[in-house]
Amino acid sequence: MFKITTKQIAELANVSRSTVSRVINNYENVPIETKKKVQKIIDEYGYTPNYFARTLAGKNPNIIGIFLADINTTFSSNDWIGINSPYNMELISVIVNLLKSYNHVALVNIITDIKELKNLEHYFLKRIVAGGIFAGFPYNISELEELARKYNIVLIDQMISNDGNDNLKLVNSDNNSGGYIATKYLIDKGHTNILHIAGDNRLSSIQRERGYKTAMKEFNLEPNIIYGMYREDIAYKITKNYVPIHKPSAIFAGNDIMAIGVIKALKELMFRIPEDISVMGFDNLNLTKWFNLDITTMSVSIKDIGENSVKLLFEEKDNYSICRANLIERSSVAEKMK
Amino acid sequence: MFKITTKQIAELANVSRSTVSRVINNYENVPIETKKKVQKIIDEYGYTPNYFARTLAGKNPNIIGIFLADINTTFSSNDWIGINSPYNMELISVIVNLLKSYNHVALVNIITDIKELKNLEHYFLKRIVAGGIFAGFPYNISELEELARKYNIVLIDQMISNDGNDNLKLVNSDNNSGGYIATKYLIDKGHTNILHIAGDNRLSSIQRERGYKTAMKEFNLEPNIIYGMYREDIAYKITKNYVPIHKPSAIFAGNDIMAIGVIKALKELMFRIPEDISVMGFDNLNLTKWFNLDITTMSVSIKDIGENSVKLLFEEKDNYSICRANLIERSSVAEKMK
DNA sequence: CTGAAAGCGCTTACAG
DNA sequence: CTGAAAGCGCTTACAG
Repeated sequence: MFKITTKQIAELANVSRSTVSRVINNYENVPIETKKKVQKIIDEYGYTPNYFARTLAGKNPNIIGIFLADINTTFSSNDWIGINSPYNMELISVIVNLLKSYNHVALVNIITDIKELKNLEHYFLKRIVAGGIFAGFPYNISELEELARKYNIVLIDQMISNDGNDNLKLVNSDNNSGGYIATKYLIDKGHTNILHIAGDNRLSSIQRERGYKTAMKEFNLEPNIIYGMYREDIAYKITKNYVPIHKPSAIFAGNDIMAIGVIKALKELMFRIPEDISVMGFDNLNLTKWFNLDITTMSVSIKDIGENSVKLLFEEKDNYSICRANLIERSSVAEKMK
Repeated sequence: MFKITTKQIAELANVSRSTVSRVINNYENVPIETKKKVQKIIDEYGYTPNYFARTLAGKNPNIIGIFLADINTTFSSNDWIGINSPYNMELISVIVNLLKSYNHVALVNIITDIKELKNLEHYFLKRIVAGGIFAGFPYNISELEELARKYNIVLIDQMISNDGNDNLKLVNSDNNSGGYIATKYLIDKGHTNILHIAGDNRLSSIQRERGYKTAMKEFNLEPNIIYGMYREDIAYKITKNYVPIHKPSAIFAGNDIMAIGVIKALKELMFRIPEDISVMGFDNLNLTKWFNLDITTMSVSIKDIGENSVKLLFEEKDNYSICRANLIERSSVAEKMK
């Protein structure tokens, strides 16, 4: 393998560089004979076109930017794992692999300060990337929204009202219906006194909470909500304080990490799960199984999110996609005892 | 922000494009006056050079390729998290952030089949990337070694004997001394009957095992090794079967995931940790703390690995770096009772 | 110190 | 169907 250009391929094949280019780009108007002859030389020498030259000459770049926020807006604790969550890695992995089938590669950027957004425009303006996928950003960032309206950008879990007549591309998790399904499931099992330990002011949390409220209201049950900040230790404390007094028969934790704290506390309080009290999580963290914590939970497939993002990037027809959360029935929820 | 080129900057500043280029690239031979004048226009219009043009014209690309293997060589189980481990995300995060300070960005590739390595050369040959970092690959892949000898590539945890006179760039974890330190620590606590649950045939495992053996030998203790395949469930079974019969006073698990299985089994066997039996892990997984598992363990800082990789990529002087594992004292190890 | 010109390796109207 | 030529937006010897 060495450096070889269209010029040399052209000479070897006795055609012009134009024709070589046509073969490379699979244009219609070149006879099968010529095509074969040129392709043979290309294969023989293992020629691949120079990426920078073809992009400069006007071809679309085959790079997609993945922009992940690592901005600690909500927490200040040591529990903040931010960017290092397995979630992000799975997302990258899904996207990168899918991009392969579109002959694209991924440029990964990690944004630690919202101000950096201003310097990102050149990636799109100068066509360094053909498109972008943004994930993990706080809400109501006008710079982000502006960028997304101008270029080929997909926003993941960035709930902007999409009125349909703009070209914003959005991929969202359906946390709302997820919260509803989780709560309804508990109600169907006969539970009426259900505590919801919600997360914080992030939209995912607000929506899960809304789903909970909708379901409770539907069945004329009184909602009880306490905020656990998506933290294991806070959920633990809440459980310790709340449960002995109010005796709920089920707890719906806003995420699995809090469910872990809930379970820890319940065990210390000598409650059996699910016989004495049912626990519902959200997220389907795969690490819970390592600990024999068979938590019934809600799962939004990251694969779905990644796949929908890539599709939206390349396909014109849609510009919005919502990924439903599915109930994962395990053994932390049971029928309420009479 | 709109499309603007050197040509227009040149006109606006009343100089030639050559001079504009000299200012952009911070060349010496341009008087401060001219420099200021040109820079002002550049700032005013928010001009940034076209990346493809400057690379095509001979400038080094400012992209570094990160190539992560997602090749399931050892396992076939559902426990295989492969690429999705938090380890990889932390590595990417460290590298990307460090790259920023060198004005470089990261192109992330995930290799699912070793054959793909053959098609990777064009990244380097065509200078799409200025260098590469490879992690997670199996050993003795000749294609990888060949590539690494030809281009600016850093291999992470890819133990090739580096005889010093070639230009292979290697960053390794010191699993050997890590295994030794862990074992020595147990011995210093008075333990003599120490079981080592090793991983598999990966080098990290072999080296941790070697460190264990060295320490045991040094103190004339008999080594006992069983292979747990780095899996939680297997370590669990081993503990269940082995401990009641052979009554070790300490178990050194080859990684934290196995230590979790060990602890689960010990609890079921009604052993107290660390009063009855001490448990030592390896890796310092941050998730263990969520479960009140205060495992004493060994930690190789991923930050070190990432930082050393980036340094090796950009600096000429060194071509080898080894990252030591540090003892993280927590509460799963105690003095042996007399 | 500075500009005109060549060149990097492609693609694509244009003309035939 | 195919080639000559212009152009993408830079950088860099070269000459002055």
